[in-house]
Amino acid sequence: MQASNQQIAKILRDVAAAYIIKKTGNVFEIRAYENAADNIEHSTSEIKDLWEEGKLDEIPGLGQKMQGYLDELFKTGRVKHFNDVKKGLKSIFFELLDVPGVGPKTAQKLVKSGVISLGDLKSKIIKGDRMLLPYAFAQAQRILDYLKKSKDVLEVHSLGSLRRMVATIGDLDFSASSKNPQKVVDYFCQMPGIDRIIEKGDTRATIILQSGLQVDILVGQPESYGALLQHFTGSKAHNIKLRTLAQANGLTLSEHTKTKTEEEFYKLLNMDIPASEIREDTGEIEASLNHKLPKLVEIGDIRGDLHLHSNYPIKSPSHGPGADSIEEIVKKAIDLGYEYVGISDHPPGFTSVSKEEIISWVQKRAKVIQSMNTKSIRVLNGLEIDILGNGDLSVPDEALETLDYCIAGIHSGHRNDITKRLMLALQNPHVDIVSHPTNRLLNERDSSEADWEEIFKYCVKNQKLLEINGYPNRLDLRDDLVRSALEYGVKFVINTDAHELSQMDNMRFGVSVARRGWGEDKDIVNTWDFTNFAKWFKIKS
DNA sequence: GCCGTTTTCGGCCCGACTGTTTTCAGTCG
Repeated sequence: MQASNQQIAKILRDVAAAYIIKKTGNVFEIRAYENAADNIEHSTSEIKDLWEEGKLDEIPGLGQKMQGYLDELFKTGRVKHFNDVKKGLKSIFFELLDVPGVGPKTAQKLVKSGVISLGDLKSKIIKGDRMLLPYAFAQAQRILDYLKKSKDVLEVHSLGSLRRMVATIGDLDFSASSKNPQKVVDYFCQMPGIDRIIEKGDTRATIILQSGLQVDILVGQPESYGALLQHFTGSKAHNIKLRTLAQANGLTLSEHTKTKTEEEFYKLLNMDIPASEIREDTGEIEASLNHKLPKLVEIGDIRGDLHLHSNYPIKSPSHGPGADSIEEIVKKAIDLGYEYVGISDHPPGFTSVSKEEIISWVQKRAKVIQSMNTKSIRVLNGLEIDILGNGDLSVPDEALETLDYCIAGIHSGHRNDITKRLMLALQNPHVDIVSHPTNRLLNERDSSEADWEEIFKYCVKNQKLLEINGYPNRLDLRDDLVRSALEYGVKFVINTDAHELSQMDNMRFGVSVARRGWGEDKDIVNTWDFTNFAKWFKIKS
């Protein structure tokens, strides 16, 4: 059977809800189902794939019994035990659980009263795409600007998944420090553009903007603002682990714990403070306790951008060219403080342009790029070429060997033979980098499936790089795959894939992906000074 | 039902807001 993580999570939550209504099973057993559902929903691997590979153990909260149920589910499409537990409950009961604010008890009450029709139910379920990270940033900035204008606000921050720099954001979370929390909540609820107020209390509120965006605020006193920041940054799993740990040490931690800073909060547990990007309960708590946190790469470490598209003239471009000239791109790179910058246009389409024409186009363009070099920046000659359906490249070797570096990427046939094609492309000695390796487009196209382990091993052995692409709807290689790749020793380059000058500022989002993958500067070749960088690419200086 | 540096038995995160059952259960993050 086909089953997404979300569908499986829903199946487990339904069982938990049935237990609650039938008053069978204890509260902790129910919590175990909900916990398993949470972990499955947040897993970056497909549970079905893990099951096929016998790796269900990788998901926390799945014990022997739960794994047995999932085994039955995938093999037969049903689980007898689940059906027994759910027996006697109407299907509308389970649909009602998807309505915000409706849990098992309320749903059962509504079913019994018989006043609910499926029609009004569906209209209450808000289900939109999640926001891309840069869009969420821009929205958050406007709200921050508004909140800062209140004289009652001492400090204000955007938290939640935005502060953790997750690739897509569901709602926006803010914290504020104030001596008069109630006044700040009132002020927040008067923000222009509000459609409705969902919840409003002494210290917190939830609103929906006319755009449909949900915004939460949590306000606290300055003396416990550190705990508030920590609490509302999450993730939920990270917080639960911390509080469980606190409990074992005879402490009770919450957003009210008297700590002015997050450092103080973590200090209570003798922990170093983990960067917000890695607070996902994937080992950062243990690393914090053992004082072994990674020193994550920072935006200031970046010394160049290698994936940039210019408007250099081209006959029959294979893909969309950039909007700005090479000269303008170089100037922007200097403004960004880069030591080197690489122009990587798409080559002419090989189906309509002869091999000889492609070679002479590459040669002519090389001279233009060469002429851009100045004392303040090194300008490099690259291309982003296609990996074709059979694994061949769209540009002949005679042209590739004249480049400083070559990026190869799949731009068609995103479902076919990915492993084989990537491996064939990597075997070409001129190919240095695989661009946007999984080819996902957020909210549009899922990651391609491939044998990443095989690809990672090959990259390490043969000095090949994977790209972390900072384009807003790519953020590819994904953070979780970055982390696994780093365990094999893979090196990366973080690029923006900018098609216009302003997109060169997206580097910070590429860096955040690397950080979420626990990447350090040593792992990212474009944090290296030009001497070391050039050595890797065998570029003559 | 899960899990392990006090434990293979005996625990399991914490607190705010809503609505109504005026003292708390249900839901959420």
